[in-house]
Amino acid sequence: MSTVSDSVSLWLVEDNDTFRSSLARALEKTGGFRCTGSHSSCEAALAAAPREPAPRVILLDVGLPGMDGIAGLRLFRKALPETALIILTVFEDDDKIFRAICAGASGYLLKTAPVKEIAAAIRDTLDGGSPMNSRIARRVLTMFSKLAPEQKDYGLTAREKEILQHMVGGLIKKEIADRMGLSVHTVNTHMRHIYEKLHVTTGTGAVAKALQERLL
Amino acid sequence: MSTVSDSVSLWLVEDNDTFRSSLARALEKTGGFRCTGSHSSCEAALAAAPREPAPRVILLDVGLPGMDGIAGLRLFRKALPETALIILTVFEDDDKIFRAICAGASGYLLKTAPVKEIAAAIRDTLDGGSPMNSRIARRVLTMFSKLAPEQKDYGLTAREKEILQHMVGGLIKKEIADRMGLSVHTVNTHMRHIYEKLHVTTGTGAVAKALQERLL
DNA sequence: TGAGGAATCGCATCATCGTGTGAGATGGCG
DNA sequence: CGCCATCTCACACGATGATGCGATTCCTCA
Repeated sequence: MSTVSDSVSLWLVEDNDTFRSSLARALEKTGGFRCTGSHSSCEAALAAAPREPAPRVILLDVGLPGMDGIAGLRLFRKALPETALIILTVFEDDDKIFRAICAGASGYLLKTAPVKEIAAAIRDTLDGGSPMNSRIARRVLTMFSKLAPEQKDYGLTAREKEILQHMVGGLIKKEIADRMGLSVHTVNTHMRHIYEKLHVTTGTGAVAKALQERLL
Repeated sequence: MSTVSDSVSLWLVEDNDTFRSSLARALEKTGGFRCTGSHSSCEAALAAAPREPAPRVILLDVGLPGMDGIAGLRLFRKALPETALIILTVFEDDDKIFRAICAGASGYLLKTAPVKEIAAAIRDTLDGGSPMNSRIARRVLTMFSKLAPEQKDYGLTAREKEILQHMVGGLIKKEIADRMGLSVHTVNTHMRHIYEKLHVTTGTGAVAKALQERLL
C-alpha cells in the first residue's frame, strides 16, 4: 500500500473520448490517481512519451483505430520500460488475450468493470500483481493447459535429466563430460539409458521429445 | 448471481484441522455455503467421493501429506467431473502453479486471503470465472510470455523449414531423404544451411533452437 | 545379507554426421 | 542479359555418435 500514499500518475489510451474523460475524472476523484495523459491513439501517446514524464501506469485499449493496441503495447514497453501496462477493453477473445499477454501486458480488465475495481487493479499492479477479470483468467488457464499437456514420466533419473538438459543446450558428449567433470564414457552410458527410456535412437530425437513433452 | 440463491455445496481438503474447520464455519456463516465434506487428505476425500453426493466445489490444498495435491487434482477431475476445483494453498512457486493449472484447476487462491475473498472466488468460479490471486496471476502471465516468445526470423527457406521439421520428428538424414524423395546429399546440403543460419553445429542444437524459439 | 538400481569408467566397431569442395538447374530481379 | 538465391546432387575424410559387452563402486530396500 506504500505505493498508493503519493498519488499515482497514469495515462489513458482509448479512442472513446467520453469514456476516457469520465474514467479519468472518476479515477482522480475516487482513487487518488493523477491522470497526466489522455490520448485517443497509440501513435499520439507514443509521440508524447519522449517529452513528458513517464507515468507509472497506462490503461490501454486494444482495438484502437490506426495502430493495433497490441503492437502499441510492445512499443510502449520499449519507450517506457518502467511503466506498467494494463489492458482495458471490451474484447475477450482468446487471440487478443493471448497476444496481449505475450506482448507483456501486466493486467487485463474489461470495460464493464466498475471504477472501484479498476482503481484496485491499478494498485494491485503496482504491488507486483497482475489483476485479471476472472473470466479472462479462465481463458488464460484453459489456453495454458492446452499449451502444456500432461507430462509423462519416463523414469529418468536426476543425472539423466541433467545430461538431457545439456543436450538441449546444444552440447556434444565431450563438452557435457567436461562441464560435469565426468568421463565421456559415463556420459555415453547415461545417454544410452536416456535413449532407452525415451524410446529414441538419436540425440536429436531425445532433445525433440524432451522439449515437446516438457520433460525438464 | 443466480447460482448463489440456493446454497452451494463444497468440500474442503486440507491437512490443517484448525484452519479447515474454521474456514468451513466462516464460509457457512457468511457466504451461504454448505460444507458437506471435510477431509484431511486427498485419499480420504477420494474414498468418500463415490458414496456421497458430489459437491459443486472443492477447495484443495497442495502440499498435503501423502498424495500430492496436484496428483489428487487429476483424480478428482476423473471422479467428479462436474465439480470445480480451486487450489487454496500457501505455495506460490512457479512449478506448483504451473502444474496445478495444467492439471485443470479452475482457480488458485492463497490461504492468506480473507474469507470474504474466498467466498467471492467460489461464486466467481461457479459463474465461469477463474479467480486468481493477482500475484499468482502475475506469475502465470510471466510464464505464459516465456512459453511464447517473439519468434525471430533466421531467414530459413521453406525447404529448410520442412527439413527442420523432420529433424524435430526425430528422423535421420537418410529417412528424411526418403520421405521427401531427395538424395541424402541434398538433405545434407540443406542441413548445413540450417546450421549456418541458426548458428549451430549439430542437429541436436538445431532442433533445440527450433523448438525453444518456435521456428516452426 | 544379498539383490538390484544408479552412477561411474573402459574398449571396440561400425554407422552417422559435419564439413570442405565442388557443380548443374531453375527462377526472379534489376 | 547477367547476378544471385534456391534447390538439387556428388565425393571424401575425419570427427562424432550409437551400441554391444564388459567392470567397479555405492546405496537402498527387502
